[in-house]
Amino acid sequence: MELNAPGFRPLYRQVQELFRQRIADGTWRPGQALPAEPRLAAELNVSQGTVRKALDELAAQSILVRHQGRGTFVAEHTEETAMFRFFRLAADDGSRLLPTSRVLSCAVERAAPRAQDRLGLGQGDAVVAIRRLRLLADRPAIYEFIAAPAELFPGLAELGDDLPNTLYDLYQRRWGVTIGRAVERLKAVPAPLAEAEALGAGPGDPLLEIDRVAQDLEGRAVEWRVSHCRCDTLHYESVLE
Amino acid sequence: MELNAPGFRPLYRQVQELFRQRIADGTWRPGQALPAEPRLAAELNVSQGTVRKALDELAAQSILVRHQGRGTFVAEHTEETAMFRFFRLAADDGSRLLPTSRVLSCAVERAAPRAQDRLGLGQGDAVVAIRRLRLLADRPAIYEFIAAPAELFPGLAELGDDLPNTLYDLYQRRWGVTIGRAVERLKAVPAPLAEAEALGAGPGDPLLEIDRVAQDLEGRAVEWRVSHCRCDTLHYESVLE
DNA sequence: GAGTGGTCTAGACCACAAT
DNA sequence: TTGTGGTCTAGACCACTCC
Repeated sequence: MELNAPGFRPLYRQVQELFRQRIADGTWRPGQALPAEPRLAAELNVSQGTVRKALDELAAQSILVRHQGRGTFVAEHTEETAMFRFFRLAADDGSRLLPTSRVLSCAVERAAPRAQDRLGLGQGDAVVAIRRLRLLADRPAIYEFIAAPAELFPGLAELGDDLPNTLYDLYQRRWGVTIGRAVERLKAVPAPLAEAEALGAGPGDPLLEIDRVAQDLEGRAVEWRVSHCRCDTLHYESVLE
Repeated sequence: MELNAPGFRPLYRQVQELFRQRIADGTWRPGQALPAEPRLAAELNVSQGTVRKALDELAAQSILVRHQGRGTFVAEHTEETAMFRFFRLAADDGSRLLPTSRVLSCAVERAAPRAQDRLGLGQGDAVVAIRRLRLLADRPAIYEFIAAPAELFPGLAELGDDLPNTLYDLYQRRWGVTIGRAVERLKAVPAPLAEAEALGAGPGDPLLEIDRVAQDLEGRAVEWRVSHCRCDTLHYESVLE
């Protein structure tokens, strides 16, 4: 690995890119500890400060987690972290409850045009399509439709009722797909029939529609999810800084 | 200033806090250049690296802007920066148009209970209350209600029809109040009568409600804003990372 | 006690902007 | 040419964790 080649990019960025690859290709797995800074520096023939800058930036992006005295680890999804990072719905009193799930359907389908668009798929490609109802404090709150490329997640459709409550940690553990970023588009829409019935709302009642595309660490779209939420006692929280 | 007192906080955090104060109290004004790193380091008897770390973090928070070869500047709100940071509505085709505004009313009022709550005001406190309609591509898209403590913005209510399109840069230039953070709560709601009429929607039609509290650099709530948006061709974009 | 990341320093050289 | 921030290095000491 020639890191000292005339630098068209800063050295610490090249180091960062290398680390990113090692995580993406599974050399360093989620939860695993990285070699210590001095070892990495010696291996790559750069100073410890350069390694440190690369690691610090990856930690800021939640790709790594650093613990003083223990080491640097590849970040691992858990229900809690996924909840904090990717679930922005909260009760109006401010509390953040983890929703429970009831699976309505789970099967392999041909990707609809909109799914093809969101996931960058072709005409004949298949997706695992999941529909489920999510309850907050035992009340139906969210109707969720999920589509993910079947090729990426073999065996996902067969889980059926055994689908766990949170999927991102499953994607990571079972298929090595780590969600690193998600882009959401929100709208207020009249409740479609199926959603209204499942949620116990009237047809046409306002629902919050959340259209999310989730990307892996390399920026590839790996899941499309559309949620319809009752907003009686719920809201979506967004912090702008 | 005793920075070398036995460090209960890291040195660079103390330096950062000092810089933050200098911006908050107007020693360093928006748009103005800071002294160069070596000068700051000499003044505070710390190394340039420590100053650098403090400045880098402030730049990451958009409180400072750094330009190689030119210097470090206190960040200044403009229509463009405010648009990018604090306006998350976009057309469904992805374009980001700056909305125009038509002021409906602008006056000093006694703060309603909800406004008191959001802004941390007392019973008798007054707010400047602004209602305006915002157009995107010449179509009514957003009905906006704004409440800000009258004490903080003397003369704001008198602007009336002369209110500029974007307010955050005005707050900064005229009253030295810099918005550094905003927390938004989104809901889907049925259109209230006034909003429906102004927006050309039916009463009860779904609207996206955005309830925003904006804070200054020290975290004080300085503006409360409730927007109701038509979502036919619009959506709210949120990026989770 | 040994090993980890966190902080702080000092100094060199580079890229860029202004003059 | 001068001054700015950006990068890179080398080494010291501290705080924390684990054995």
